[in-house]
Amino acid sequence: MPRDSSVAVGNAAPQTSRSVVRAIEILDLMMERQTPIGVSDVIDALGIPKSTAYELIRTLTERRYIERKSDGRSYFLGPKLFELGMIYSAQIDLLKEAAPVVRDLRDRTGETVQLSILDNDHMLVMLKEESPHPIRIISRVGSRVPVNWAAAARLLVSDFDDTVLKEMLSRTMRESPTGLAKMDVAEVITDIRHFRARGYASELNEANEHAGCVAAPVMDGLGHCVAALSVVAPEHRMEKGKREELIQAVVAAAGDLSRRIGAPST
Amino acid sequence: MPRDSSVAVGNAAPQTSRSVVRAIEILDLMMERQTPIGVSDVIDALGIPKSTAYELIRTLTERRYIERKSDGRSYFLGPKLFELGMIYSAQIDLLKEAAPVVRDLRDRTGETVQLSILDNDHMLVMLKEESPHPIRIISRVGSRVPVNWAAAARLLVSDFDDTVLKEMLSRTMRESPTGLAKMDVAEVITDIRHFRARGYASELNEANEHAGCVAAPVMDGLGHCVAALSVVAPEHRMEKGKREELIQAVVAAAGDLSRRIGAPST
DNA sequence: CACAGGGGTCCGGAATATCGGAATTGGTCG
DNA sequence: CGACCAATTCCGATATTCCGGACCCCTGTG
Repeated sequence: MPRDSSVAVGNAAPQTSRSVVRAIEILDLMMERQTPIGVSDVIDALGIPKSTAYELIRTLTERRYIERKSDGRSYFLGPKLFELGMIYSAQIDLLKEAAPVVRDLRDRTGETVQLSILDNDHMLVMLKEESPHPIRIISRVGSRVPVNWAAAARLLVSDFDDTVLKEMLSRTMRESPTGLAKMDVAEVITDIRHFRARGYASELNEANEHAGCVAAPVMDGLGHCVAALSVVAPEHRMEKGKREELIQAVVAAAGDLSRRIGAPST
Repeated sequence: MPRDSSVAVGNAAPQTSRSVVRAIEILDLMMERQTPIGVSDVIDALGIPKSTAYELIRTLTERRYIERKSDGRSYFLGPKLFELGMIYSAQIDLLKEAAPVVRDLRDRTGETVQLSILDNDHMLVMLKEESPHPIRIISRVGSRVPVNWAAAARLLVSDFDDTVLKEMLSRTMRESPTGLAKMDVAEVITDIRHFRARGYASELNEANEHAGCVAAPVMDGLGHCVAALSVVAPEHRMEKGKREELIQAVVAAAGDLSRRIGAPST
């Protein structure tokens, strides 16, 4: 195939290195499965020829991007990825400022606190401090969730205009595990505008049953929302007065963080 | 080149996917530089032809393994690596058990505590809880240090026999930033045997000036050292009685952790 | 306004990574 | 021990990716 010959059908791959894509697909597969996989899994999940699969896996193994598990016949993500991931996160200077703020807010509220950023068209959880209470945690650091699953995510996308949002949402919205997340584009957009205008976002029983969340936007110097702080708590600790307290606390903490990263201190 | 033709010079690459290796080298380069780099940096650091470099970078960018920074002309490690890294670490079930132990030991001692594992032939820091005191931290989570830089690392390699150690050490030992780390293979091996027999490792002023470290091994059911807990503190908080306290605390915590992951509770 | 320089894309020929299948190894079970 | 199945490596032909260089575009500058 001479690059993008003749008929030029609408395929969206102008020039992309095949084996790199396949290597990445192998990592993606491991990410989905969340458990070690064998070479033959790779072969028939991705349709790569046997010998090629072995070659790719060898290359990745040599560089420690994947590692052979002790059973000798399965592979999983390797330590090099952990190293790289940590360097990525260290590079985000927002995180340096945010770490103490997140801890502090956790201590102040006694609830689980998360800091998330926008990664392309999903929300990515970057930091978390857990509540001392024995409650369920909604998500893991490093997890990536669709916009319609989280209140904080609504804030993160609030800088986009309706056209972009419509396209993005219709492409990325998914049913939440509990089936309670909103699935209507217009409705979600209403949320987004409302939350942004109000200065905080909240949600109850949508992402997880019997749990709620309040979130506030972290703004940079230009007024863009670069991150969101959220507090997650079980239903019974989100009632009346308690809820107001939490809202006030996240908003204050997010404002504090915004100022630290250069927002005007209005 | 027909694979490993003719003369068979001693190069150790039997069959390896070129573009994947190059993609990895790009990530490695970013890891070294620790700062966003431009395409031309890549081109002349790695000697890749221009068009190929662009192709690789595009592929990596599309998959979010790297991201274009806001200046539009430089790239750095992307969020996908963070996701993958977090999945890697979540998969290590040792870490699930270790997290509370590390926190607890930090609270009990008031000093910075780290949990490290062996990654091939280096020590990899997997968890850290910082001391509330305003002291310098030696290393970052995700950092990878040679065996001769850390007391904990000596424990991690203590299962290998002398032959293996000699080879590994002579290959991986490096001068520490402060120039105080031991650089003699035999001496380091003596440390390794000594520390293992004694049940804990310690070091003062070697890795960092005016700071010391005590570490204890975490063992699995077969008596192999699978991880090491270490406490890092400034010199003046490592004297006499205080030091004994710390040793007792790490040893106890490491023993606790060992039992949790299935070591006999002797 | 013309020019230089750097970032980025496009293209055809040529080197080479890929593919299918055969060969080899390794482990399991009767 | 020998037969069987799966996992893994080896190999030569060939389809593909890669290379070098021409080209484009933007910006700054003499």
